[in-house]
Amino acid sequence: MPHTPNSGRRATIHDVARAAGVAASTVSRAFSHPDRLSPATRQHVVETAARLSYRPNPVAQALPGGRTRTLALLVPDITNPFFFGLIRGAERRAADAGYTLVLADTGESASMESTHLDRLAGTVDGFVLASSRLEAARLRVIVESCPAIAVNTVVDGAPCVVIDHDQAMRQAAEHLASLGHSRLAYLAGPAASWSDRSRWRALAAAARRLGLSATRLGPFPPTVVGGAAAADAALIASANDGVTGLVAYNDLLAIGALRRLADRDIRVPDQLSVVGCDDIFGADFCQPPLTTLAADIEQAGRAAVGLLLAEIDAPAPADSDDPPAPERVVLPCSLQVRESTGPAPR
Amino acid sequence: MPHTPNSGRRATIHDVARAAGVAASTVSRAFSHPDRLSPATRQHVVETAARLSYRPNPVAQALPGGRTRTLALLVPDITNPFFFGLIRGAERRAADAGYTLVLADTGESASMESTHLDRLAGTVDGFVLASSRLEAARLRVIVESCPAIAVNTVVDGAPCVVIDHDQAMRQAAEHLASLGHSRLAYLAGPAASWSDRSRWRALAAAARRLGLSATRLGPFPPTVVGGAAAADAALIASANDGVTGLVAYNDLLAIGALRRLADRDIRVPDQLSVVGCDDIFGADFCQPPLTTLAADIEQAGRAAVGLLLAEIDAPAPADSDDPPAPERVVLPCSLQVRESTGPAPR
DNA sequence: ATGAAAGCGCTAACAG
DNA sequence: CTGTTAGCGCTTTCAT
Repeated sequence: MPHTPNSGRRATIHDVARAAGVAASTVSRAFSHPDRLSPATRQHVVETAARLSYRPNPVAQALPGGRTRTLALLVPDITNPFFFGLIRGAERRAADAGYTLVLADTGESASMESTHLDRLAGTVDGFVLASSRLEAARLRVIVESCPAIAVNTVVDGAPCVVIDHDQAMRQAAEHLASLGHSRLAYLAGPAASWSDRSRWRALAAAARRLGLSATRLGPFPPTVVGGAAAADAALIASANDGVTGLVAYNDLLAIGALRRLADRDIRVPDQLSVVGCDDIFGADFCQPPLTTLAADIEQAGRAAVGLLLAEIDAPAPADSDDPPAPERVVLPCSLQVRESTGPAPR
Repeated sequence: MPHTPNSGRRATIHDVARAAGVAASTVSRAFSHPDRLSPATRQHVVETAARLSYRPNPVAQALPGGRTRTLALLVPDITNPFFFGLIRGAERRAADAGYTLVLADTGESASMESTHLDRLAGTVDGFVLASSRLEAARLRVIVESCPAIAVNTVVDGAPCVVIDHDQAMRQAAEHLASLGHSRLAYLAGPAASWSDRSRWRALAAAARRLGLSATRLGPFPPTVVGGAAAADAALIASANDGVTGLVAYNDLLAIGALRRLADRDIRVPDQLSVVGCDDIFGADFCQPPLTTLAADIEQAGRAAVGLLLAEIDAPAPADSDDPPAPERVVLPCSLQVRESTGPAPR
């Protein structure tokens, strides 16, 4: 006994069609192409649908067109407050466009990132890869084979959104230089991270221009506990090489270092100045409040989803005839001065 | 020209079937019911599939069975660090079971929560509703009409996971009483929140048993900025009624209050003691470090998804004949003593 | 402007 | 064991 209506299940397009005395395709059009229907029938269908509280089945809609209206956001560590804003911005932008956002935590590992990519490939229309731990070559392949936008990673020839580390690190270096610091150390984060390489390069360049020395310590896990080891390493560098200014890969590391320094009775900023990166939740109320590099990361999330939607809707660039310059969104980032930096000790 | 193979598109089950010289259903079985196939053909099919790098299309798989293997997690505020652990736990548990997790931010609003619920209803197999802002009646209807598990909200007759506020608040009250505090104030959070009502009720009861007074201030937005107003209200209560001990709805509020009190040169804990709730990121390094009520929220996320999966796989309780006692997971919660509490001023 | 019919890719009886 | 045959709910030509 097929087609038993009203049997508790959700109304389908056929139930509506029967109730309204029209064809299923007409019901379909009433929703997806309202203009191709006479106002009369359209209204009739819509009313009938409402009466049966009909809701199109998204899965069935996705099958013919191959579009699920779902996007995936991959982050290395959901627990890092840095990603909150990113997640929220991406989610909002996606929701505004009628898309659903799937969130995946890759646990700072390239292999877990690959696994998620594979698992979700058939389910989502595109990816936002935040701070990817994938190597550049692999990333390029992915970005070429499916709609994907990288955040905080530059991918040649593909749109992406990045934070302007050069600008930011220059500000940090100038700030420290103006306070009389001449020997800097960078507390490095994950080697696989583009941000880490980019920040270090930018800091080193800025330091050189200002005639400061800069050495690289680490890498350390980009977490609060990683900060303890980083602080100890910094203390050695301070004793041996006269380092007085620290710039950390991120705020988690900086906050962890601050705590370790306090535990070891090192006064910040009197003996050592420290600059963080990201301006995460907590950076303004740790002890002392952290001087850090701040960007509007929520906007990064919005921008990434925006680029992704554009790529999805764009007619795939069949010919290399008209290579539309891949958009690269560069977000400004600036120094937020608080109390973890001060005049260099003499 | 239908069925053109190898034309760039992903291989389908039919491509594999043709290449392997078997029926499509055999290919299907090779993956979903390997035991119903002769080892020989199974291996042959699997190899052919691998050669064509065939991957079953999850959308197509979902259509016949109506199962998408996707779950949704709704939270009032992604930005609240309290939810990090919840999100991560839920995501992990879901991934372990081969499910995908969709995250939605409801912006602390019941209507946005409803909207998301509607939008996702056809797409996911079930919901985890964290700290729902929906009213009890509406929540009950939802929980009855589709697989859904509430976290931090009790729903009569349905499984849910909650934190043991009674135990926690008793510990907080005893701690404060032992330090000589006799007048307490509760800094309330959102009125629509079950947690808020539950925490206040538990605190009031515990205070009564110990012979302390407890008054309720607020409600305040459960955010750091909300904490400023809360602190001011507390100051009035302190001056007028001799309140010396504060218990906040959550750590965000408590941290905000701490900052406001510092700005107004009120010494914590010398003049006022404050207890938070949740033990979020930052509670251990704010100034002074916050005494707070801590639960393993990541486990709450895992438990919620676990219950949800059980409900999804369970044969719907058609008859009320055998009403399986709905499981209620109650997570222990205990006081984490730090430096924001101390002896009552005399 | 509307209806009929052919799938989208996969699963699940039902035969053999 | 394996092939055949229907769909799952919706979209989309192609006719009319």
